[in-house]
Amino acid sequence: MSSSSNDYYDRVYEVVTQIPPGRVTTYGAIAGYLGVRSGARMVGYALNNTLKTGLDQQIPAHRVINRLGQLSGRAYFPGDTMRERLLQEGVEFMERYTVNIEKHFWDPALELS
DNA sequence: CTAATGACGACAC
DNA sequence: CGTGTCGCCATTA
Repeated sequence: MSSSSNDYYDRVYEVVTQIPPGRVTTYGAIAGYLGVRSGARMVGYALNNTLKTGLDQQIPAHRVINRLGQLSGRAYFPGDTMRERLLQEGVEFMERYTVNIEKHFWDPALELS
C-alpha cells in the first residue's frame, strides 16, 4: 500500500464515483478540481488502478474521457465495454470512439462546487 | 537516486 | 487541421 499518495487515488475515486449516468468528464477537469492542474495523467493512472483492482465495478471509469471526447481508455476495457456502457446511458456519439462531450460534459468544479 | 512511462493538455509549426 | 514537443507528477524499473 502506498502511504504518501494514497490520498490522490482516493480523491480521484471520490470524484469519478459522483459522475451521474449519461454524463462524462475529462481527466483535466478532475485533475483541476483536485488542485493538480496538469496532473491529468495521474487521473488516468489512478483509474487504471481501479480496473486492475476490480474497483471499476464501483467506479464509473468509463465516464472519464479526454478533452476531445475520445474514449482514450477503451483499450483497457474488455471489448467495447466502455463505449457500450456510455451508449446504454444515452450518451451521444459523434464517432465510434468519440462522444458529444459538450452535450454531456459534467464539470466537478461546478457540480460539486 | 536516476531514468522511463503514461486512460492528458496546451502550444508550436 | 494534423503532427510534434514539452510540461506535470506519481509510479515503476
